[in-house]
Amino acid sequence: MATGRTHRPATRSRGIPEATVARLPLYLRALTALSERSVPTVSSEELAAAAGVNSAKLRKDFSYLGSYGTRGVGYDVEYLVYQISRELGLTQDWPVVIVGIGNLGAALANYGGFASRGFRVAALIDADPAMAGKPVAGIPVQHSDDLEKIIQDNGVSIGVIATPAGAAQAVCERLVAAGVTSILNFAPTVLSVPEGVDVRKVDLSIELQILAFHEQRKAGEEAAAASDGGVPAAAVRSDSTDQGPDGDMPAVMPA
Amino acid sequence: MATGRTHRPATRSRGIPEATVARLPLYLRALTALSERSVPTVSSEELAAAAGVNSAKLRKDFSYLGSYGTRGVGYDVEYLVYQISRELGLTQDWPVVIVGIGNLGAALANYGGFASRGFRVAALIDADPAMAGKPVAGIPVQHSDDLEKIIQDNGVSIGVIATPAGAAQAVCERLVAAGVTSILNFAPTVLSVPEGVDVRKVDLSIELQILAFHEQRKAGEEAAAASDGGVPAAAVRSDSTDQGPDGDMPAVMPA
DNA sequence: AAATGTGAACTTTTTCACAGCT
DNA sequence: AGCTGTGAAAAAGTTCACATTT
Repeated sequence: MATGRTHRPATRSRGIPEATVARLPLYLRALTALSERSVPTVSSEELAAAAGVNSAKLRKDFSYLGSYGTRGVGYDVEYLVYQISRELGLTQDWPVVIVGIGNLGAALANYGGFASRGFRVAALIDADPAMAGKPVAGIPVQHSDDLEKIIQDNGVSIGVIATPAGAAQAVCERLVAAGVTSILNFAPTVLSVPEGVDVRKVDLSIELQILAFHEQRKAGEEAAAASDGGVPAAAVRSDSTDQGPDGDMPAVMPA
Repeated sequence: MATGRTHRPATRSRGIPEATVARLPLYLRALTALSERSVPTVSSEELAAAAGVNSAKLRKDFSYLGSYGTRGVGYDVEYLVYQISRELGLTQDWPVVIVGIGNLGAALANYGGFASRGFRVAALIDADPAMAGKPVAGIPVQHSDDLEKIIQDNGVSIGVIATPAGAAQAVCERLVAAGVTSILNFAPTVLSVPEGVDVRKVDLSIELQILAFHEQRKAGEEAAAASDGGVPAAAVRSDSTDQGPDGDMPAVMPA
């Protein structure tokens, strides 16, 4: 694929920093878009803009992969797509199972970007017997009784949990026992897993709460000058949030 | 504690670190569970375990909020729930709109944890005229022509984008123009927004790619000697995976 | 002239370890 | 005796700025 070969990456020794790994998919997406438009090369500046990061960071990130750019020119798009894909392990096909085919599970099963980049939905699993056999996104739902067999038959190592919170830990344990070593958890609960198993969590409600925090802070900033007897406005800066209700606690606390 | 009249916490001045803010919802969830079981107090050790972090980190995090614990005892569950809720701005009710009522949008609308903690789905918006009026999760879908009016009438400042990638930027711009200042983006695209607008991104495919990276690394560890065509394998990474309690994942912070 | 790759400086986050309350 | 709260140390991540290469 692409470029003919450069000499070896020299020193890639130490592992790639986690923060960098987390950004590689971002770069890959931007590069894929460029590739589709047949753009042959791109500078760190342009690519960084497309990915929403700054160019120094991008160059530093790429430096952990090797020297894949050309000074004075930029990066060969196709070549970089390949290198990042390989680094992320996307040159192979990962069979994935989704457990819990409710609203969310169905949405995930239908999610296009899924299949497009290295992932294949190998099976949909649900505990509801009524769901069994029903096709979702063209794939028949299977009953969770067969979970272990499904995992093993398909050589699945990545599982997606989209069950209610109450079922998540049990599902997790069965997945792990059956051989899954990476889990993407959409259930709003902390999973405990044995050493060697990776878990990533996706949690709508947490994201909203983080937004609310910042939203609140914005609101407090404008109103900063209003009222508030007592504390001098000396350094009201970002401090605004805690000032208000602090003086006298609502009766919420028990004791 | 709870002193009637504390002299100001002295130095809480500086803003709360972003990494800490991102963990507060986690603590809050664990605390809420304890509260439901009527557990009166909890130690940093116990709470940290429930939240999946280590206790030093938790204590440091709480220290940014103030001194809400009791030495030798631990933290009063109800009191902490209140303090964290207040800090996150969850003592008020945030009206939210969801734009793009496909599979994912519907899943989000049906998501229970939504309403439970400070958020209220004020409206569902979709560009498909055929959807208009159809109830999803008990809420009638409205057409996107009325987006601006809906935002303004409901005083919405937080918007959730669950449209296809191609529509996301345009929707984003309309939301912002109408007054939204925080956006949770599920579309696999980088949104550009004016200063002062917060965007958080939730991206399934990115999460999976990060898992694939680690999965690949695990596999490579055992079979250390496979050659891949094209690019010579200089130093096969032997770097064993990070360990630690539970990676958080910052950034992606997801759904 | 243009743009990468990278030491070095700086910032943020995590972890340690223990003094100080209850 | 137990557990918080926090300085100080360590680690991770980001940004700067420029020598180097094409």
